[in-house]
Amino acid sequence: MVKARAKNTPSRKAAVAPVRERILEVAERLFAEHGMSGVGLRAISGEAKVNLASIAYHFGSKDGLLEALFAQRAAPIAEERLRLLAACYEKAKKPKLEDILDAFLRPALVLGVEPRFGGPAFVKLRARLATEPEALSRKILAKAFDLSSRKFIDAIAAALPDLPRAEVEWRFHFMLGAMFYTMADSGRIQALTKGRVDPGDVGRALRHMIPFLAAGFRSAPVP
Amino acid sequence: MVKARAKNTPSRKAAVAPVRERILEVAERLFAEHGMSGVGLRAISGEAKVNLASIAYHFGSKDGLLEALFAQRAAPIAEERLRLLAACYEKAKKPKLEDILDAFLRPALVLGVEPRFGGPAFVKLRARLATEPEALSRKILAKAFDLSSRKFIDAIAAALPDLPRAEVEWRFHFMLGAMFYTMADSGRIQALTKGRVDPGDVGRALRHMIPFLAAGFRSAPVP
DNA sequence: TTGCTAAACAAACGACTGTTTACATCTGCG
DNA sequence: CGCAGATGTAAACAGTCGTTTGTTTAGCAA
Repeated sequence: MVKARAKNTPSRKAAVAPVRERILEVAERLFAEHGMSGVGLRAISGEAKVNLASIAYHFGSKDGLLEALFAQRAAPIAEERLRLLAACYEKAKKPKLEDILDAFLRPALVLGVEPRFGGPAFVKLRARLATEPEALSRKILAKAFDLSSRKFIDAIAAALPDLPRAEVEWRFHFMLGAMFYTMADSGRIQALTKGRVDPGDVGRALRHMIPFLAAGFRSAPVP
Repeated sequence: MVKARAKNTPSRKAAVAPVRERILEVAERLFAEHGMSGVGLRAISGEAKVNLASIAYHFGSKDGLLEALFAQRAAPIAEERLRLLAACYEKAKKPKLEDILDAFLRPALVLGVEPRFGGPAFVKLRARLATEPEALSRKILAKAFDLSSRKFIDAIAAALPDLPRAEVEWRFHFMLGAMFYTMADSGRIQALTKGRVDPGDVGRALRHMIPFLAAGFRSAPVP
């Protein structure tokens, strides 16, 4: 069982080494649950059954681990978003607002239940980082999602030609809030409703979220 | 200079001791900026110019410090909310939805700029805790805001008699998201709009937020 | 004055932090 | 084979963590 039949690019750490993946997987979950500073490297190395020094070896530092995590997980989301947005414009010259919002929100939410995008913990981690003022978090999120966010602001503005740009941007901000809070799945609304409302049910969440946001977007701008 | 002319209730820590306040003030700011686990008690005691052991003496533990912080800061918000809601019902038998939303959102946002409610850092701290899955955070938030939240869900449902209860609850959840994200002031929307949109401007934020949410609340329920 | 107690203090507790070092092991290529 | 480079590992690094300890100060009551 010669499993080490890997690494065809001798340059640097291009191997499929399961160690890397195992670290990323565990780190994703623990970071999401306890926050960056709430988890020690020993907890990660322990649970991933990996030597402590391996983390520094593969990722350089704890921050490097977070950056690598995002570099791997975030790109597919941003790409899927742009792909779905392009699909909107293929189907109609002026896509419906609801379809644009769907293209933006769906990739962010469904990857929690579609394992092909990675562990379901990433969506929580992202929501968590979104409310952190730490410089590193902001830099990472900006790098991963600025481009797709800008394109969607443009697309929404084009779908609502009578709405001032600033109004579109404010409402985009509110949409981000609703999205992140749904992603965070804080348990708050479950507690308030005895479990009747569950943000973890992403299909249902999207079905309620998109009409709600679309109505908000379409309302008259503030004077 | 006998400044220690305090403490008339010999029971327990009823003195006005500025130490307690200084600790709370600093902890509020540092917790908001770096998160619970991102700040050490030494950083707090150092910046508050207080002995390290004083924190344990006054608050029992680090968790106790957070609980004390919320016990002091959160109550005024919840009370102000209910006060404003009651004022709505005094002015009109069936208050406008916008007024209800204003009564809910305004106390949460303005206390960042009205020092009578405490330091402006508390609003960020609250937003941060809202996305944390830690059991302690959830317990603290629930204890502080469950009652007022339920009352507002009822009030919104009464203002929108045609909307199914579950739909109201979903939309309340989305409102919480928009509110918390505005409170967190993550800098994301500023970066995306070159500073044109600034959630830190709470007056403007409310002016854009309430019509947006009201339109969402009033839209037809999902089939 | 003598107790009593809240408050403040320095110092230390053991455990844990991220990172680095030095050394072992394994791999594929010349 | 032999050696270079990638990978894995144990141990130690210098700090920081939250908490506890024992002691001292200060003000009030009897």
